[in-house]
Amino acid sequence: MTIRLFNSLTRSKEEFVPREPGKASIYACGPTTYNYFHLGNARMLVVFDMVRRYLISKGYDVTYVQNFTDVDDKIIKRAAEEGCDPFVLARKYIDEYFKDASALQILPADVHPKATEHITEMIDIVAKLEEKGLAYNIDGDVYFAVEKFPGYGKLSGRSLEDMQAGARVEVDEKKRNPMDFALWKKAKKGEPFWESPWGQGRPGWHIECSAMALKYLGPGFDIHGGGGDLIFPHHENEIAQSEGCLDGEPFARYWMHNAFITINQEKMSKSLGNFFLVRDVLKKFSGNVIRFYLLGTHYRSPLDFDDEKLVMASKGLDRLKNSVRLAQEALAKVLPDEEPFFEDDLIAAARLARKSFEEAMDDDFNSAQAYSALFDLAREINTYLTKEIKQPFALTEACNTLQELGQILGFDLQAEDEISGEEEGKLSQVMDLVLDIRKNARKNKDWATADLIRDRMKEIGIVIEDTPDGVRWYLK
RNA sequence: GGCGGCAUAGCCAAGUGGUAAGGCAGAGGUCUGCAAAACCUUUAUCCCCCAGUUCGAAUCUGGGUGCCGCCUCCA
Repeated sequence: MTIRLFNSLTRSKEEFVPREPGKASIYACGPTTYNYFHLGNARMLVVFDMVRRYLISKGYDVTYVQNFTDVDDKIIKRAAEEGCDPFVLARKYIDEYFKDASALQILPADVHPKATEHITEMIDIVAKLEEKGLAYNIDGDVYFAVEKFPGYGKLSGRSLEDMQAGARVEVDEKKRNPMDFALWKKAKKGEPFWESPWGQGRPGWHIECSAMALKYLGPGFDIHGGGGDLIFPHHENEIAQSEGCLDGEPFARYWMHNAFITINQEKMSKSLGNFFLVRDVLKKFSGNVIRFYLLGTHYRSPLDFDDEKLVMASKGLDRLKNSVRLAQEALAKVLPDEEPFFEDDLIAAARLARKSFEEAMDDDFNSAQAYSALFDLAREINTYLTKEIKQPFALTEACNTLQELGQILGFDLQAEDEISGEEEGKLSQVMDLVLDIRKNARKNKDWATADLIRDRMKEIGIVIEDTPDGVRWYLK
């Protein structure tokens, strides 16, 4: 089965044919590190992490590159406000990035290049563009001449005339064309700078991605991803710069852009100030839940945010996890059968789930639709568990399939198990005691005590459930 | 002004020509001391409105209405 994905460049779904068979190269525009990342950033990160995981699950040898913009106006400004060194500030938020990313089950990229570590490569590109007449230096500022690049506007679907007609930008008198953009910025007083052929300065924003993508993935790499607001000007400019110095080769083959998260139907953004930091949302909901919420909508559809949506996501995820837990509980009670297994409905259901899941994901990474395969399988497992005859083999197969498919989307469906080792042993002993006391209470029909124990334990995060076969407990 | 997107049940959300996935919530039932979990049944004669194309449209075309995004830093 081949993957079809929506290419922003052609505005249509295309079959994914990688540059090299069996391999996939992805470059994702990561965050500018001047703060903890917010839910909007999280959506982009989770979406491309999901794309990466799915490609890996399909057998591709994936190289995933995600940059950190660690020098730019906002970082400098923020550092000045806090009275610290911009590099120290950027470094701090890069470290913090990995904490939140890990909570959201976002795997580290194969390469996490930083802009400040690729100044030489950027200077090389700017120099080459200048040499080719696509860039010009004015008093230490180097601009890209958009008129000299015929394909300018092909990604965002607009012509230079359109853009100038609607330009709200304050025209920089130095530019030859108002749409020309900075490749290299002359250093201002107190700002960090590097030596260059044009004097002391720092790179423009767009050039870093060109330099790093070309360095680690080379021309014509497979997928370039990012948030939809990067289409213009950032990605448009990346294409211009990169292809401007590439002699006819394409920069990236497929462009993928995720839609935004909105708050009350309005875009969540740093400039509007209506953003939620992942760090804060994690205080109320687990990373797994946030991720489940984020992937519950197709990546190209807008996604509105409020706590209620996370509560819904949390309950849905619980359903999946309950199913895995119940299956494992049942498996623990029966001995593995030594009889040869036979085809039964559950085995068929597991196969069907895998197939439906793959069909959904092959179609432009439709994770929302893939969810239904997960839920369908969970129901099949649960129903199977109510039956008299249970094949351990079938149950194992179905449970493994459910967990495996969940894992492809980055969900850990294994029950929470934060306590380990020695402490777990102690907890078990305490629980044995507590449940023993409760059992006695129930025996004496002392429902008040029995219910009090159950309620209080639930508040602590330990769920107690009575079943016909006895009591069960688990951490939540 | 230019370019683009979206509108599906109480809520969330798939589906892009063949007669409405899935989740949450709700209702009834089974189980239970009660609960929880789970299971079974049930919940959109209809997909913003109006025309049109078609044997057939939520899905295509045209026209409305509403909402949103990009065109400036933003995932």
